[in-house]
Amino acid sequence: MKPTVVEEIRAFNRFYTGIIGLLDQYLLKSEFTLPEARVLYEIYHHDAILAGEIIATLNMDKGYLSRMLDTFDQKRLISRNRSARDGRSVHISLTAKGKKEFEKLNQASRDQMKNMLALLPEEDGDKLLLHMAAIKQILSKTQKLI
Amino acid sequence: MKPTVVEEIRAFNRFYTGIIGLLDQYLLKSEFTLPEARVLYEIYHHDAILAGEIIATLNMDKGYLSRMLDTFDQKRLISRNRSARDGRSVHISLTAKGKKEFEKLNQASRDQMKNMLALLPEEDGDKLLLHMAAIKQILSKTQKLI
DNA sequence: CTTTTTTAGTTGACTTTGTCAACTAATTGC
DNA sequence: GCAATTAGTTGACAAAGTCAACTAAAAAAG
Repeated sequence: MKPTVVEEIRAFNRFYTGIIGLLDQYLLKSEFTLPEARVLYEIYHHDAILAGEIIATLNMDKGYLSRMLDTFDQKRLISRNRSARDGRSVHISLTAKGKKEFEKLNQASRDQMKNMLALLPEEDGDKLLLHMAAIKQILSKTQKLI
Repeated sequence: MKPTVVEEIRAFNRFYTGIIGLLDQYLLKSEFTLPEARVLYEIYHHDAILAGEIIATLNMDKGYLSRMLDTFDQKRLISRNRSARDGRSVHISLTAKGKKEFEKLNQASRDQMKNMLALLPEEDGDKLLLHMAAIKQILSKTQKLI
């Protein structure tokens, strides 16, 4: 692989780290921290998800998650249920309150992105989409192998 | 802007957050933490950079940076010099030792990327490059406006 | 079976990362 | 020359992440 390719991809990573940082920064004036938001996202989209699945998906420390779930529990955002099939595992679901709060957060994030995209000509959005899809497709092949 | 565009871009952000996380994770078994590496990068590429420039570029708290520079100083990785033109500002440079250590870190990061790309067919690297350049170009327009 | 080993999650102790506000010293604007 | 601003430092603290020891359950080995 040509050195330029390596360098350019690293440059893109730095650039995109900045973009994501900006987006996160403004979003997370909310009542949730960034990792909290990511965990809520996973639970919302996979009802009765196992703690271990969140850990694997988000590459997260299990102790850290366990404590985060405690605080969600205290706030009545989630319910935890021992698996009937495997008494070591815990299924996690959002309560009605948890769903509502996540949806609020999610909408704020969506609005933010919409505002950002509104600064661009319409066709740029579509272009972004295509380029991102292509990158995602290529990198998916490597992801498990890094 | 179509809702799909918004959702897809957010999906890409989640995906790419994961990629960057993986890369960082394996790289930073080094002696530097991630923000330290980013700061060293800036100093390496902009000799005699001002603290304020690093703060602006990396969107970083000045207190946090100030302390980080202290530890670099203790390790003799950088030198700090008051600006002659503005006695409040400090110019930061890498010492020979600092350059050497950064280069080591940089090479490790480069190697990691090379290994990752080696998993892909040659043409995928070039494709990635093009898509990334396009995204960078489009998003650069918005960056200051988020 | 029942003993060992592995696995899922919890808990404790700690480090790193990041934030905020008060402060010092220098500079700029009036 | 004085008030307001600015660059960076310091103190105090909160958020994020790591690591290892531990508990309880399940799976594997005998």
